[in-house]
Amino acid sequence: MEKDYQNQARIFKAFCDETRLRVLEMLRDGEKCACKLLENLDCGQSGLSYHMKVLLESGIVTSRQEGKWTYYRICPEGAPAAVSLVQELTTIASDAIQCECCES
Amino acid sequence: MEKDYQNQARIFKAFCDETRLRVLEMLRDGEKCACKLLENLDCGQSGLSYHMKVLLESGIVTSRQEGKWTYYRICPEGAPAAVSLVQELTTIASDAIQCECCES
DNA sequence: TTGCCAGATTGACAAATTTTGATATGAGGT
DNA sequence: ACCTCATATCAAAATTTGTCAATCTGGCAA
Repeated sequence: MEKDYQNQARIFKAFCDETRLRVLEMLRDGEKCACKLLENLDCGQSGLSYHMKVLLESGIVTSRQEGKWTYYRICPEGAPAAVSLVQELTTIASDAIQCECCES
Repeated sequence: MEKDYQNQARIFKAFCDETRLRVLEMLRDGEKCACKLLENLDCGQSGLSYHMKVLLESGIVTSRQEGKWTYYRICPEGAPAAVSLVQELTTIASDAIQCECCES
């Protein structure tokens, strides 16, 4: 079973850009449509669209169409999954041992 | 109080690259020296050095010198801090409301 | 159908990140 | 002091990301 590093990396890309962090901050207050997000950001329409795509691909955010509007919100499944993943990635194994490769 | 988005982003850069994810995976099993890490990676010595710097700057990893060797391990303070941060960044506010900007 | 509006997509460019190879630094050992 | 080994640093090239402007698409209403 090969680990899918690219896939894990994709999740965290969500948090690696100022615009996306600002979007997440806004979405914490509830679902927002693209135009509302755009109002409070310093980027163009296509720029927002690009960042929302990255957020969707990370699984941290989901979207929903309503007529010609798109509403975004923090994904109730993806977000906790990301939390567990960082936890997993940074938890030291209980049977962790010292590196013994460079004895003098 | 301006949010330090760049600082938050720097933390998650640690998880956005395959080589760094591999390193973290190895460090979960305990402290390792650079040469040991290098053995199991597909990158050059200077490349590893670069990635370790990114990991150190994220606060997820710390290092220690011993003679001419450098030992790396998951940082017992930084790692849980990252977990809390993702949690914080993705938790929907209790008083979250629907976006009311696009009523038809 | 036509026209308009919200967003998505595309392509060109700029900026940031990653890789690579060469060189520098600094700890030991002789 | 000199040599060697482990790792860091630097600079150039390669790759990836992000931005911007223009264009496309799909929903709605007239």
